Amino acid sequence: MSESCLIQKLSYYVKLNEAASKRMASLEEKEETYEKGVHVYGRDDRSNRLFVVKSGWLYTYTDLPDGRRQIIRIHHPGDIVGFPDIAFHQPTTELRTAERVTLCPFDKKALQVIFVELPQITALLFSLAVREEAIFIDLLRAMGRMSAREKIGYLLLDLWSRLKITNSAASDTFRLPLNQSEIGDAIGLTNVYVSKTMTALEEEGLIRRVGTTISLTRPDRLARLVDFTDRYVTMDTTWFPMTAG
Amino acid sequence: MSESCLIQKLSYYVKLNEAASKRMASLEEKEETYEKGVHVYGRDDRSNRLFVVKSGWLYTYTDLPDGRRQIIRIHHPGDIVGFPDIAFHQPTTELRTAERVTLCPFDKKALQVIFVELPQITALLFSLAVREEAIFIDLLRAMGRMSAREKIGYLLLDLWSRLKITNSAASDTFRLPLNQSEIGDAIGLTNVYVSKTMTALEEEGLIRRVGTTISLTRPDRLARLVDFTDRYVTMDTTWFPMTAG
DNA sequence: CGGGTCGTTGACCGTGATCAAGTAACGTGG
DNA sequence: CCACGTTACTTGATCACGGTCAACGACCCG
Repeated sequence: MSESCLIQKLSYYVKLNEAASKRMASLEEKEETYEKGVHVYGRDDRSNRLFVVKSGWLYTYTDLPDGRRQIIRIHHPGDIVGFPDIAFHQPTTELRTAERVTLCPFDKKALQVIFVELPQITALLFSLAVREEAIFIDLLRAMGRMSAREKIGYLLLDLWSRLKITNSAASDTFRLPLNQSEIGDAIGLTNVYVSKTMTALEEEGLIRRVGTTISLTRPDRLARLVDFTDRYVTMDTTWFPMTAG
Repeated sequence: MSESCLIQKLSYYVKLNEAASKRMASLEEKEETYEKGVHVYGRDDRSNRLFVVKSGWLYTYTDLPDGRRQIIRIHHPGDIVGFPDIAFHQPTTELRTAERVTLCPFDKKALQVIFVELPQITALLFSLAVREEAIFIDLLRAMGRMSAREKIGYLLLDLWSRLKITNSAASDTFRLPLNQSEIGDAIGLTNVYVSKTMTALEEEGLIRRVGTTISLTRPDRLARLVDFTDRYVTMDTTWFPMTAG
């Protein structure tokens, strides 16, 4: 039997004993699959579940009344989706697939069990949640104070450094299953200007594009350009409570 | 003896029994006071404490290498400052006072105690942390997709709805101890354009300014303009674990 | 072949940045 | 009490980054 998504994700950071693993596995629901470009959940739902992404890309976004759209976060396999919503009765954003996706949902109430029985997992989930916050801070900085060129560089570096963790093969090339409208919505540009800027970046030799894949030919130069900090490689787990048993 | 800052803050949301209160109080350190416009902590510090704001405004920010600045979040009395940093070994942002400020610090390690002994407080802190995330999402939307006029409207509404909670007197007027450069850095504009935009908003009759105080004369119209959702009034606490004892 | 999506390119335009000068308020020291 | 420096806000002239609109081509799939 294949391991639970969530356990797999968490044991990347801390060692789980068997009792904890069993308990965690019991909280997870049956996995669900969605096609490309479909709505998963949104502001109208009352469900309030969290999802672990098993495969595929998806993203959360919000619309303004007049149709302007802001993509908030792009989610990859291994990510936990939905933290920002658990403080409220309803989701605050829309969740949509960028391609075919498999998700492992679990109910918000499962956290209750974790908080009472598994302090170490609690600390880990807490850290994962606040790390997301730090990542939003970096994004905010890019959105507020960077040029189009820098914004695109930032987005690519962010995606790249996340994918590096799971695809440990340290390739500079990755698949980017987003169209230019989606890229623009993620960093506050129009699809037209995304096209122009990416073409310019390619002519400068900073990136290379082949179909839907992209290569960062000078990741170091790009990183210097946008003053990039990788938030994914390290996490401070030293203060976590020890496992009971 | 005056009550602990943290307990005061938390008991707004859940009822603490005496044992829990005592335990919490023991985690807090001695309060500290800082003058206007001074640095409290930043990326060079290793300390990694959290702060409850007792009085005064302050803000977290990051700089780009060339001097551009982004104010990330403005903190008011009652706020807990520092969540985004606890996942890392060092702070990710700089913390600076906007005026004279009193803070109640406590060490990140205190969370360990809470996670093990006080599941209900754990759930509450978790919710407060992820609510911050939701607020960043709203801000991101404003930064990415709104005009200068809308951005300023959004900022004012956000500040106003936060102040309404503690100053329960439902006044439309509040003190804004930030200069226009700081306002601009908070929403991605220059001080010059902040000036022009606020003058325009005033001429439209949406706001009124007297010295350092500001009045939202048409909060409803402003809220419609920016499609504003108040994230501060409600929080879902129904799923919290019951208090032990 | 036809329609749809997506990326590209060009012409034009507007929002907000930049630069600079001027004013008001305030504190400090002679 | 005035001279002076500092900080903050305002206003105007000019500029440029990125938006808007539109046309076109590549590709895919039916």
